[in-house]
Amino acid sequence: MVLQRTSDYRFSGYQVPEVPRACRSTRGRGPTRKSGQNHSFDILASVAGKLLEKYDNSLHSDASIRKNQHYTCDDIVLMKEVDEERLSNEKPLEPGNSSEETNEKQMLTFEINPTSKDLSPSEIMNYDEKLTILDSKNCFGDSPYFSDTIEGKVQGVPSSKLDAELTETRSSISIKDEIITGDLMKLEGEPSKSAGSRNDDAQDSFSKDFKNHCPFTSHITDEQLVSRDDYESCLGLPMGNANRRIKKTSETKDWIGAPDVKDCDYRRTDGKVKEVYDDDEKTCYTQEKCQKIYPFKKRKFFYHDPLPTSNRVFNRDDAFVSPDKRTDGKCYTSAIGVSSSMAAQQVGHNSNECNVKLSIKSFKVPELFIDIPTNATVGSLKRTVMEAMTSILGDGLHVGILVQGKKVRDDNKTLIQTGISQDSNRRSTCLTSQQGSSNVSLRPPMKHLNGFVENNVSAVPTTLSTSTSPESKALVTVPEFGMEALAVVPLRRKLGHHECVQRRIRRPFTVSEVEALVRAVEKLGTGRWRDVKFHAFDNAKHRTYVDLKDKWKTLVHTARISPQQRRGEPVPQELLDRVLAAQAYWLHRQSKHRVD
DNA sequence: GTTAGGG
DNA sequence: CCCTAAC
Repeated sequence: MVLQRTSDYRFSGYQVPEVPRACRSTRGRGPTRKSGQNHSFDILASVAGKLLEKYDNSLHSDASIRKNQHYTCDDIVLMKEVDEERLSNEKPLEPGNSSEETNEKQMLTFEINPTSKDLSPSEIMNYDEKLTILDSKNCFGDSPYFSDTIEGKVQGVPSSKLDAELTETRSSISIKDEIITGDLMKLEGEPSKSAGSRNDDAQDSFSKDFKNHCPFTSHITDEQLVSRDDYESCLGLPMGNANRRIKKTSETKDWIGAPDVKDCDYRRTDGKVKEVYDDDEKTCYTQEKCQKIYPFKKRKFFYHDPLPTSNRVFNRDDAFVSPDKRTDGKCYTSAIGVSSSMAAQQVGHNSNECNVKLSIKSFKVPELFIDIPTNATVGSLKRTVMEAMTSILGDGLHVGILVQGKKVRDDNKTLIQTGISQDSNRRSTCLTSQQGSSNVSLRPPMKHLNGFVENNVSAVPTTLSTSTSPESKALVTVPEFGMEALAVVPLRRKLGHHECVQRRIRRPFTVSEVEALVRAVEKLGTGRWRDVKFHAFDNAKHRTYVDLKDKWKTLVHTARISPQQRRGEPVPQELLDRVLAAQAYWLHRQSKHRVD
């Protein structure tokens, strides 16, 4: 069979396999598909084996792991600690920057454990609950420097570098125990909650049918498709039922990064995993996507239409850690001041409202202050915090509120009712009201409103401090936000950066990824990007189905132009031929179905 | 939330 | 990659 690199490939001798209508998508503008459809996992499974090989053979070289600073599920346990010094001094991460470094300290050993046990990610990881403590000495004030707290380091960083600093902001995660045993990923043959539901015998048979009938793909074996020893590619593909034993070889330290734990089903098996601060035995489960942390993704702010309130409240009653619990005795701050220019942006002042000012202090949220009326509800507070955090960390966050260790379950209660903004007569300072509104007296500094912002990595303990102590100068300088109850003002806006949304890092598809994409499209068609995503890139959080669709588009284009016109990493002609074949095939099918 | 398609 | 209309 001669491949024709044209789009009007004729399918003579090409027996079009019948696609069960049940396999058609019901979403979007594409063809419809009944719910409950399942897909096969053969692609995933085959790659999983290779991934295991990869790990077996090269885990002791972490260069690949740090490639593009992309962390996934496995990185949770594979990732090394980043030493504090490097973190503090490191320049803002750039694609590929410092990715080639190897650090002896960061080495983790990795073994295959023949016994299958599950371990929850949150149990493997011990979320670092070291909260940063407001430190008056480091609270901006007139200083042109923002106090930059990263993993226990207080670094003076020129405010002009704020943007860059954002990219360094991390939540911290620690692995406490020496040995963690359990499944890293659970996959093949066992439909996961996200992808597994799409498994479908009919689709499988169709897939085989397609392979059998498609002259361009029938000779392609799974092995070939996964033969690339490319970590990036592997990231996107679930692994088999490998059970591994991870042993940290270095002393437990905090490390930062953005491990991706979604879909990793871990269970505690031996009780060896302990909380870093061991404040309680409760676990905060995680979800969502690693890229929420890195590459740092900033989203637009939503000044209306708040995100749905999460009903989840995480059971961590002792999130706040006083300064003396810090291992080095230093004080830290992560509450970031608001420049005076910010005041100019404040609008709409309602003298009838008492506001309580909140800032997140457990980790650096440089441009975030929250101003919310005391008669606002807990739910609105959660939404506000979540929106704010979402704008910085990306979505997938969840916010819970604790007041003095007690969970606030009723989202309908007001802040006053929950005690968040009471104690007006303590030594608190009147922070608000520069325009004569009722001075809001807030609680003493140590009476914190603790909250959590959960992302995929960990339930990052977040202290929403209503502190009005002298240390909280930064807060004091925050003018009233007026009646925009849910106003969250990003500092960046006031710094003249009108571009609040940072473009994602460009991550060219590797050949391996292209292979996986081609294979998935051959199997599923060109109008089912969500399914393609689930099948071939389920764990590649940085590849959305839109990305895959776009990549397919460019692949088709690339295949149609002359090799001389092509740029970037060359895609094997064989793959491009398959692209054209599959594209033509599926277009042909679609048009045929339209006629039918 | 997905898909399709322009930018 | 981004954006967004259309679904």
